[in-house]
Amino acid sequence: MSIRVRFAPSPTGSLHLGVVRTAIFNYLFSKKNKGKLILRIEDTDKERSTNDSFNEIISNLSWLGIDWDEGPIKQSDRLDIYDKFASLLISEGKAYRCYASQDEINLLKEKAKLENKIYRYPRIWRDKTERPSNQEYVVRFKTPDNEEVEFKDSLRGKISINSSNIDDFIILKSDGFPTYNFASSIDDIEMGITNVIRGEDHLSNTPKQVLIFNALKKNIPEFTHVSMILGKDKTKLSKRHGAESIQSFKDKGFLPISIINYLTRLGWSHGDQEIFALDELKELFTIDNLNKSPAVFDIEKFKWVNSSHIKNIPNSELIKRLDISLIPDVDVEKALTYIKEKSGDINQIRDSLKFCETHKILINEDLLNSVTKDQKEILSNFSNFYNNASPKTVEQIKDSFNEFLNLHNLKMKELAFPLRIILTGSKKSPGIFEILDILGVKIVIERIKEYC
RNA sequence: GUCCCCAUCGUCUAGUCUGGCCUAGGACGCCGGGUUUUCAUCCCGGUAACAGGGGUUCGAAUCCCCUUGGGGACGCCA
Repeated sequence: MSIRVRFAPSPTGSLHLGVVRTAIFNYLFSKKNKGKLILRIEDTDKERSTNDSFNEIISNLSWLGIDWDEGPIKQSDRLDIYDKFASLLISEGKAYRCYASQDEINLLKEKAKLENKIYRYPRIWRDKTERPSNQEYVVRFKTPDNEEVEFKDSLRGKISINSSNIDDFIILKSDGFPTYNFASSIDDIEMGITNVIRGEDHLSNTPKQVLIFNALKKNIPEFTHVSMILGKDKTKLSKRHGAESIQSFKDKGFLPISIINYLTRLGWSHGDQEIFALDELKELFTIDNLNKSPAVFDIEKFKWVNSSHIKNIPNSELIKRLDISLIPDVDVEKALTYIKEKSGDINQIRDSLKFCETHKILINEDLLNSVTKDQKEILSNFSNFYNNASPKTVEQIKDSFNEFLNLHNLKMKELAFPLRIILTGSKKSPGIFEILDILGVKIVIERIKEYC
C-alpha cells in the first residue's frame, strides 16, 4: 500500500514553529517513502478561520519549499460528507442529537467548576427518543461504557485508555459544521491516509478518533505523535516566547533550509550530524530516529545552523534572496563569496553589502573625522600607486599593497584602517584585500579621491 | 482534580529496543587560548549529564517497579 500522509493546519493564525515542524516531518516522511502529502485546511471554526491565515499558510509553505501533492482541501467545502457520516452513526444508534442549550451546558460547567470536578456531559439526550422541532441541536457520539480504547503509536507503542474517561463528545456543531475530532477522522478515512504524524498535544484526542474509526468499521491509520517544542520556560511554545511565526524568522534573515534543518533536528537525529541538505533529509528521515521527549527551542543553536547554511548557499540563490542590486563595477561573485563567509544571516549580508550598492557611499561624520590628515595623504599616495599597479588578482593586490607598505615604511594597520573606512564607510568589513578585490581599481580610486 | 505521555551536560542530542566496547560521544552556548588589517569568521583547549530509590543480573544510562519531576489533554478550538 502506498503511503499517504497529510498536513492539516487550521487557518486561525500565523504558522508556528511547532506546526511547521509537523509539516516538515510529514513532508520528509512522504518523500522518503515515495508517498503523497495532502494539504488539508481544517477550517471548521467559522469564527476564527480567516482567509489571510489561509494565504499565509500557502505562501509560507511555498517559501519553505514544502510542496504537497494534493490539495489544499478545505473542510468547509465538505460539510455534506461529514453530515452523511453523522447521519449514518445516528441511524446505527452510535450517535445522537442533543438539544441541550448552550446556557444549560454552561450552567453545568460552572457547577462542576465550583465543585472542583471536571465537567462531563450528563448524557441528558443520549437515550431520549423525542425530537423537539424548531430547536437547535448538536450531534454527540455515544461513547461506550467502560471499554478499553486501544491504538498503536509507532513511537510510543501501545496506548490504551478506558472509555469512561471520554465524554459523549460533540461531532457536529449546531451550525452543521463538524468538530475537529470528527472531521479529522472522516477525512483521514476518505482521503486514505495511512500515517498520521502530528504533535503530541493530539495524543489525548486520538482515543476519540479511534472510537469513530471503530464505529465506522474502518482501519485505523498508523499514528506517530511527535514530541512538543517547548519554550525556554519549558511550556508549550506560544506567542509568549517572542517571534514565533515562520514569517518573522524569514524577516530575521533565516534561510528555508536552516529552518527545516533546525526544526527537523529538534526531536530527530542521525547520529552526530548537525547540518543537512534537504536532499539528505529526504533520504535519511525515519520515524525510528525520532525522540520521544519534548525539546526546548534554542535560538542560539538555530542561529548557528543558519550561519552554517549561509556559508554553503550558492551565490546564484543568495543573490535572489537578497533582492538587492549592486553597482555594475563590483564583482558580485566575489562580494557574495567573501561576505557570506563571515555572516550569520541574510540581513547581515545585506548590511555588509551596503558599500557595493551605490557609487558614492555615505560615511558617518565621526568616522570620517577619525581619519587624520596624515592618513588621507597616505591614502592619496596609495591611490596613485594602486592605479599604476592596477592589480587583477587577490595575489597581485596583496603584493602591490605590501610593496606600498615597504616603500613608505608603513605598518599594515596604518594603511588598512583608514582605507577600510574610506572604502566601506564602516570599521568592520571583510579583509581589506578582499574589499579591494570586490570593488576593483576604478572604484577604489574614485572613493579615495572623493574623501581625501 | 482526572487521564495520557516523557525523563542523559544549561540547551539539542548519540548511546536504550538487541544489557558489557560508556572512567558516557558530538553540537550549540559559555570560559580560556591562538591566527589576522577591523569584525560579525576560522582554529585549538576547557566546562558540564545518565532525576532518586528499590529490584533483575557476574555486569544496568540501557530491563522491571515505585517515587519525584516535567509536559500535554480534558471546549459547539484545532
